[in-house]
Amino acid sequence: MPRKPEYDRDDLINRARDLFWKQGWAGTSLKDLERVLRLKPGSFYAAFGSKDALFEETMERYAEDGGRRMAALVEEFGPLGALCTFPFRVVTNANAPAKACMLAKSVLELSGRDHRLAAVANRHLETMEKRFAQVFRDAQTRGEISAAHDPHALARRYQSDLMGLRISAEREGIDAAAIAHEMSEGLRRL
Amino acid sequence: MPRKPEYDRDDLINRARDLFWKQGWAGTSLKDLERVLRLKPGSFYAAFGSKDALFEETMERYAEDGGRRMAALVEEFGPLGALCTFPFRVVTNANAPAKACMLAKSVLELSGRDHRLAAVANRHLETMEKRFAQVFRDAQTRGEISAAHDPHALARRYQSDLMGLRISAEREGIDAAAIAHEMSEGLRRL
DNA sequence: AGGTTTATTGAGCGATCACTCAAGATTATA
DNA sequence: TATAATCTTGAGTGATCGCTCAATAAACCT
Repeated sequence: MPRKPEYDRDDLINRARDLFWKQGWAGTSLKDLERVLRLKPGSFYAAFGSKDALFEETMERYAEDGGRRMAALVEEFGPLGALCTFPFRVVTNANAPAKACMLAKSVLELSGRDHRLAAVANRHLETMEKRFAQVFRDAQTRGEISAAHDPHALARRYQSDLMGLRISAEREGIDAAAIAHEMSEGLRRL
Repeated sequence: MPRKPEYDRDDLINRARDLFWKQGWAGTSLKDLERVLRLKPGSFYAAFGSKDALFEETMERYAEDGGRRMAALVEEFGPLGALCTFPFRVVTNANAPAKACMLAKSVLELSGRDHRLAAVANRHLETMEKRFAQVFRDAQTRGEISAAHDPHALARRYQSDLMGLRISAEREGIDAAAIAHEMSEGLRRL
C-alpha cells in the first residue's frame, strides 16, 4: 500500500552529521538542513521528527564511526600502534568537515544551556573512553605498555589530550601534527 | 553639556563576558544581554554598537584576565610552580561561569561559519601561548626545567593539553583534578 | 533660566527561527 | 480500476532574532 521514500535515510544522516559537525547545533538552521538534504520541511519532519532528534541520530552515527575507525586501527597496527596513529589520522584527515571532535563541540555548546543533548554527547564520550581503556588493556596484555598504569586513568588522559589536540588542529597556524607526534612519543615511553 | 551614563561600562563588560563564556555567541541573545545588563536596546547599541562588537570586547577582557592570573601565579610560585598550578586553579574555580576556555569555545563555534571573530579568538590564544612560552623560558633560566626543550614547543603542547583538560572539566563525571595532577607531574618530570 | 548635548526608553522593523498541515502525487492492495 | 496508505510539496504559523529610531529625560554650558 505504501509509497517508498525517495531518499536514502542513512545517507541523509551522514550529510546532516557533517553539517552539524562543522557548524554546530545552533549554527545549523532548518533551512541549511533542507538545502543539504534536499528535503522540504514536511518530508524532513516526517523523516526525523525534529531538528534535535536528527542531531541525536547524527551524534550516534558519529560515535559509531569513531569506534569503527579505532577498531580498524587496532586490527592494522595493534593496540599501541592504534593509540599512536589515531591522533595523527584525526588531525590530517582532509575529508572531515572539522578537525575538532563533534561530541566535544556539542558538550561545549549545549551544556551551558542545560540542553539534554549535552548529556547524550557526554554519554557517547564515556563510551569512547571505555573503548580507549580496553585498547590500553590490550596493549598491556601484549607487553607494549607497562602494566603498572591504570588503564582507565590512561584512557581518561588520552581522551583529554586528544580533545585538546583536535581543538588545536581547528586553529589557524598551529602545527597539530607536531603535537600528535609528541603524544605518540609519550605513549611509547609508557 | 552631557548627561552621564548610569551604568559602569567595565562592570557591564564583565557581566557580558560571563554570559558569553557560559552560553556561547549564538546561544546568547540580545534579550539575554538586555536582561543581565539591565539595558534597553537603545542604550545597548549606543554603548556597544552591536552584539559582535561587545563579544569582541569581552574576549579581549577574558584574555587580559588570563594573562594577569598567570602573572600572579608566577609571582607567587615561580615559573614552574605557576605552570603546575594554573591548570588546577582553572579547573577548581567554582566562581567561573564555565570550566572550558572561552576562546577555545569561540574558535570551535565560529570557525565553522567563517566568522571573523574566530580569527580574533585565535589571535588571543596565540598571545596566551606566547605568554606560556615566556614562562617556560623563565623556568629554564632558573634551572627548573631542562634547557634541552624548545620553549615554544612546550608552550604549544601545554596549551593544547590545557584546552583538553578544561573541556574534560566541563563534562559530568570526569575527575578533572586528577588530569590536572597528571599534567603537573609531567611538567616536573621535564 | 535657556539652550545644548547626551542617555534612556520602548514600540516596532524586516528577517529568520523551528515547525505545521492541507493538498496533491505516487505506489501499493483489493 | 478503485481504494487505501504513504510521501512530497510549499505556503504559512507564531515566536524570536539582531537592531533602529523618534520621543522623552537628565545634566552640563553660558
